[in-house]
Amino acid sequence: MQLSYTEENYLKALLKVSFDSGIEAVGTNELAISLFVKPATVNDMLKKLKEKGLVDYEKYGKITLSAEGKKIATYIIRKHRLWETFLYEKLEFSWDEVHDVAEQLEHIHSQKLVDKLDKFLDFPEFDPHGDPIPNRLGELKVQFKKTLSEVAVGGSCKMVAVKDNSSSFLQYVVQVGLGLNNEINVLSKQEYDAILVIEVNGLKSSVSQKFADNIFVVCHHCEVGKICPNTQCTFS
Amino acid sequence: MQLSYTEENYLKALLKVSFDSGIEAVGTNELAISLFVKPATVNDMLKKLKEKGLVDYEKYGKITLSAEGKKIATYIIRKHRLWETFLYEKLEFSWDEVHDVAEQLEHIHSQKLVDKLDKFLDFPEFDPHGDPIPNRLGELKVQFKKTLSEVAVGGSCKMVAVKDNSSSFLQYVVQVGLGLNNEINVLSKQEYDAILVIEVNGLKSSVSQKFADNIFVVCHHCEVGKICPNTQCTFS
DNA sequence: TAAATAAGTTAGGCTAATCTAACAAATTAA
DNA sequence: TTAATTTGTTAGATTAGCCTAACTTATTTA
Repeated sequence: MQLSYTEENYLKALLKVSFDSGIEAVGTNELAISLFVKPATVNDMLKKLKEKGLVDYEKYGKITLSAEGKKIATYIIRKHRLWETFLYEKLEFSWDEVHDVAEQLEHIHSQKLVDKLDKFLDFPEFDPHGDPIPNRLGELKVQFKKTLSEVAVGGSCKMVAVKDNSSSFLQYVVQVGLGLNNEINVLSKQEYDAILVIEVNGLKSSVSQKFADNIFVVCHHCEVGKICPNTQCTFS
Repeated sequence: MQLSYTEENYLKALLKVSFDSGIEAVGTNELAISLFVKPATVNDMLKKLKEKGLVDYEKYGKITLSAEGKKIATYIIRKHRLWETFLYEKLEFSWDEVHDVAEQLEHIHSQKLVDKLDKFLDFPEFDPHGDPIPNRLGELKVQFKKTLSEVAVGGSCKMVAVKDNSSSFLQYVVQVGLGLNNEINVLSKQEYDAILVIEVNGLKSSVSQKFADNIFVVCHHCEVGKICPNTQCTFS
């Protein structure tokens, strides 16, 4: 099925919104906000996508991706993350520059291109932001991660991904001396506004709750795709 | 100026048609055929492109690109040929597969991406079909080439490019044992239908006039960008 | 040079993706 | 449990890019 640029973006947004919220069913308004269009526009498109069997949706009900819709959305995510990896690894883009260009590249239609690119990059499992890259079959490595704001005071952890891919956030992360796989010690937390003092490579910084919500971390015992053996670990 | 996919294609087609015909001024019908749309559609778009100052055009007159239009069209050609080179050199696409994917990739908007890609490929001057790649300034290496059908019987030459980039033609070229920079001896030519017998690496083949029209060659004395010192050479 | 043919234009219509404004249903809160 | 608020839908309009059919201008040829 050859979808338009726009249709692909709706499917991708649906997957992204449900993933971010942790709830599979998505509302019209929510989707409209995510796509920077009006709810009426989403409504029109929903009819078309339902017609094509890509979403499950009844009037005034919640929206979910069909199996086929999810497969396509996952494939677009795969392309996006492969391109990000290419830009970062091969073309020396910085991690805050890759997202916008990948937003365009993800819509190139060529199965062969995707497979060849995957091979060229040596079948990477994670992109420059720490997000898992679905393989040819749509499977991806799951990490049992939590956000920095969930880490207890006095605890330490390792940053494995970022939630927000915007360049402004990523530049801020770099400014704090933080990068993928860096150790973070949580020194203190303000009761009133949840401001955290963290230490990275000996550098202390104060960061907001919002910042901490967008940093994904694992404890030192966690392993990718496995239940953590550390009984202290709150991941599951 | 941010142009749509379609507007970019019109500018590119304009440059291509005028280049292929050797005449700068292009007609509405000609352009319509090249873009696989109807003349009426071209007419609408021409008004828009004129409005934007990208073409020079008066009612019932011929169409030419403005300086700005030509600059943009050249930039799209640059992107197309860089991507073809990438696909061929880095991702192991065959030369008959690169064109269609590059048709999509040429519309990605990112100056940085183009410059980085150029550097990654070590600033190539020719693409996999032997066509020159415009540099950052829009300059390109000019070759004084002619077509295989212009070579005299008994003469020999070197293939430097193909005119037709379609996969069906390119597969045929490979089948005849021919590739870029191969030597060709023209053994005989049929008076009646201009069928040529050629020899490539010891392999003899009969090819049509149409085939020979789509193969670009140089004589052994020709050098890129220079007037050929061989007085027998008919290039100029 | 007048008729035939080719090339180019205009008018009006279609679809995809968007919008605004008005309305309807569902949810939340008083 | 009714009223207020939020969420979702419909109707009608707009723009880009395309079409067909009818027309006009330019060019070719008898």
